Amino acid sequence: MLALVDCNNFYASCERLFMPSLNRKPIVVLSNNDGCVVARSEEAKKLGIEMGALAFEMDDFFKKNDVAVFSSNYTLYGSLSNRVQKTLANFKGDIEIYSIDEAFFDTQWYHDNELFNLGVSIKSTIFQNVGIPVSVGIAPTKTLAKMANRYAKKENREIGVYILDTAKKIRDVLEYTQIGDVWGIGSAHEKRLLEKGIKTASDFINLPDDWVRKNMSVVGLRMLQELRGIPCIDLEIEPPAKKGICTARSFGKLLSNKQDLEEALANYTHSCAVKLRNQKSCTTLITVFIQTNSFRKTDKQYFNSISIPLTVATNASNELIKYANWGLNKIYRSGYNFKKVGIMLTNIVPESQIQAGMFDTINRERNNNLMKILDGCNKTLGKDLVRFARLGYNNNWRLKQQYLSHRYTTNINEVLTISI
DNA sequence: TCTGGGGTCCTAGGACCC
DNA sequence: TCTGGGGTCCTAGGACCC
Repeated sequence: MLALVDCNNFYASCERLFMPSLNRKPIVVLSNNDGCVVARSEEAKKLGIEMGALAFEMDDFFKKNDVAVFSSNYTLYGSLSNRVQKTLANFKGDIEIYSIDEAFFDTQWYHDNELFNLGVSIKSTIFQNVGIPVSVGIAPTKTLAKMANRYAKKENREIGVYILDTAKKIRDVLEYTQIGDVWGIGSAHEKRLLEKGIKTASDFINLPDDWVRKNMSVVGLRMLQELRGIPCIDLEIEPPAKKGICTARSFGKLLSNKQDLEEALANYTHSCAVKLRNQKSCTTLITVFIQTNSFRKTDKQYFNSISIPLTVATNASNELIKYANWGLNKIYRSGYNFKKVGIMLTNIVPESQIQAGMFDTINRERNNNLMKILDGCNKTLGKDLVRFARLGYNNNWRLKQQYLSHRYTTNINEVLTISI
């Protein structure tokens, strides 16, 4: 059996943790640039606030209903996510970190009659140690564990643990779950299945295999098997190295000045390079792209991208920034209001397998040592202490984060203060 | 009129996830 | 004024090979 441990309204719960006055109050967390709603507390959901609702349209509603509004604070959420994972890791059994707020857990070390207590214990230990509420779903496959978890959240909230350990319980939950709420069914498949009269997961598992294969590919077929209780998706204990790394952000305001774009791109490139070095990989293909705001119909529109193949794979920030900047200069045009710049690193290879270039003029050993020292300093002395000049200080491209909370757990200047 | 057959590799696009 | 960001997997179709 597999357990899915999922944090309840994770971002909202993180914000609430350091502001207990917000207990039982509606909370929303906004996307980058405070654009739209990406997370809601239960109270906010009850007020009818939709996922993706535009923040500027909701302003009055938020004020009227005393809704606490936050900008996304990924430093805080990432840090609390780590604490949740560490607490879960203290239980005996393999873990797959599935996302910032979810993990699968292999329960093979526990007897069937211990599973309920296990679920309750996971839930209460995480709450005790970290303060984040979670729900636990336990079932024979990942897809069913997802479903069990959802059921625990919706229908069994007080306990927050649900186990699909009998054929009858599985049947009932399959009937309970609308087809669009099945893990792996997105809007496109939902539409097609509804047209065919398939309303619930229970309807779905009775479809013929070849129809599913034909219309939903092997992905659909796997889903079908998983829902029938046959595991097809393995637990991934070691996260595989990423095949592509991308950083792209909309700016806090529109920019037309090339220097601003260059500074933003240098920062995104450096951030990609750090991720690359963390997973001990190098890239051989850089793609840089820029775009205007396509929502502004009155603006002149421009989108362009350029791919730059490298003869020798690298993960050095300074080198990548140089190439990226060259690419940006190729595709930049003056006279446009730019909304976003981004960089993608693909054709990723392990650090240990790079091929030397015959005409390579870069002193790679020296550069690698420089990166090691830079990463080491930034890790021990705080993020971004040692910087490249190119990363700049103009910051015109920075995100709009009007409602940002403190980085309570990672920055000594922002820890919670209590007056007694 | 009629245009082989069987592979591989790459890319773009679509589907999905949180 | 305002519309998120970062990933994965699969398939079809074109290019290219002998």
